[in-house]
Amino acid sequence: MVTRQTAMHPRPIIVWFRQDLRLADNPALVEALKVGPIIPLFVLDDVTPGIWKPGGASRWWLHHSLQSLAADLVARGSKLILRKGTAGAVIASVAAETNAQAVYWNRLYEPYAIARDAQIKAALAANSVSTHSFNASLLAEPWTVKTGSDSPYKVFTPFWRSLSSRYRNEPLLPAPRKMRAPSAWPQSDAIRAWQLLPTKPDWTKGFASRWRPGEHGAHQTMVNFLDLALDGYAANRDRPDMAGTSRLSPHLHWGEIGPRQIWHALATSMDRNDGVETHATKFLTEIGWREFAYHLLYHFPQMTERNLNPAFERFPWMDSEKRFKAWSSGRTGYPIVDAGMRELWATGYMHNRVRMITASFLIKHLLIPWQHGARWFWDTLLDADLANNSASWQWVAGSGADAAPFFRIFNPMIQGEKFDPDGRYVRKWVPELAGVDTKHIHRPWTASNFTSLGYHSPIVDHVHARSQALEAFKMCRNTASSPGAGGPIVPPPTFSYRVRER
DNA sequence: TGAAATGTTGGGGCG
DNA sequence: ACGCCCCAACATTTC
Repeated sequence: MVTRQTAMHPRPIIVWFRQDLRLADNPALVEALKVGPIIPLFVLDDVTPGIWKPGGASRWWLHHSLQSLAADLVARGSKLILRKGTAGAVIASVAAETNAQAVYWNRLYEPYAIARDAQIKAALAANSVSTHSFNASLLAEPWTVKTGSDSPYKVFTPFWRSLSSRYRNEPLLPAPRKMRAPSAWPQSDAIRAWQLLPTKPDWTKGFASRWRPGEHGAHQTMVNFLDLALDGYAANRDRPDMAGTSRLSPHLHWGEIGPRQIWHALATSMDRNDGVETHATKFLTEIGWREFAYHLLYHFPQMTERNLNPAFERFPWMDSEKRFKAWSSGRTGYPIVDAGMRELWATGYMHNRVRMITASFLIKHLLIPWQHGARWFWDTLLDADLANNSASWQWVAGSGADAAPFFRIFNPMIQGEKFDPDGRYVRKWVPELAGVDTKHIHRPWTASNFTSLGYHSPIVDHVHARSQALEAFKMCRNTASSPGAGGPIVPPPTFSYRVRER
């Protein structure tokens, strides 16, 4: 389709929003606005082959985040166009409908997205529509961080040393105040029609009071963290009974705030406040782990399904639906594990320390493949993020890059006593145990009134499970390994995970 | 960003 | 005063 281009009707530019649902420090948006009127577009793509479509909890977040972004665009004289379908087909269609001259976007790093976007770029080029992509979600592009021997880092510390010493904290891009609108808007879906919110049952009732999706919520969360929790972060971050973490993860996943903005905020905080360096540095290290996860996923795209260490492809897993259900529904009989799984279900979130404990329990006490846990988290976490989720599960399993060794098996009683010393976290999420005294709270079966509590006995014995896991580990270690080399794909579970429809 | 088993050390009670 | 035992506290090693 060719239309005459005039000063009155310049050809618009499509700004394709994906996981960059913000106006501030958004390079694709800013660059597009320099060239012409823009058509902000979001595509709900559940159908491109290989796609990890947003899980149940993530869709709740997306619904609200899109509403927030749409309102912010309207306030600036623009509008958010919503379309559903295969992204390639939708983009081509909107470009044709609007006679767009170009499509601008910020890059994604998931393997399916990289492949899809490359195809879209080629298809648009064939129709004389140019494409321009930018970095909005990483401190450094994964292909720019290399070891001295020009290979990707496989160990976190040298990776982070290299990246952070090179990173320059440059000025951020301000949010545009006004946005040029096209002469006509293309059709848009109503967000309600996408049915991103669950109805029967609505299991998100506990979400809205705890979360505020959208760019404003992200900014407020950042400010709250700097004001209330940064001082003390290094120690308090490990305490699920305290508000010691940033809770920025879902905002980061959807790009309502980016790591450059976080770096900038912490650098400013360090300039203004004495004594926060160690805490700020510690927090930035966590941003570094996110960066490392993206780096790994880019260089080892198979890691969402396959063990990075191929020795684990021979691990003798036990595929027990009954045990998986006990874990996922918070009925293992180990208080800290059950508290975490119930917090996840009720709020769409789980404290990081408890994620490690629950993941270790699924993998090492129950011997269920980490991929199954990763799928559950993908569906239930508001901050579900393919890179972080895959890298973190492999880290706990011991199959990943720079991972915890498999024999590092968390003892759920000791972890509870160390990090929830008063049992406040457990009592909050496992009300059956509210009346148990602190001495017995993490091993309730030792309490004299245990049988009257209505709380189940442990589904596995810790000592036995531990030695069994170590036995199983012996069966697969010492295999010659190069990351990503051959071996069978872990078989799919023999049972399904229709999590949100119990 | 473990836990458990095993080894070492040193203070105190006691014959 | 001394050796012996106990054991807590810490250190090392093993999984």
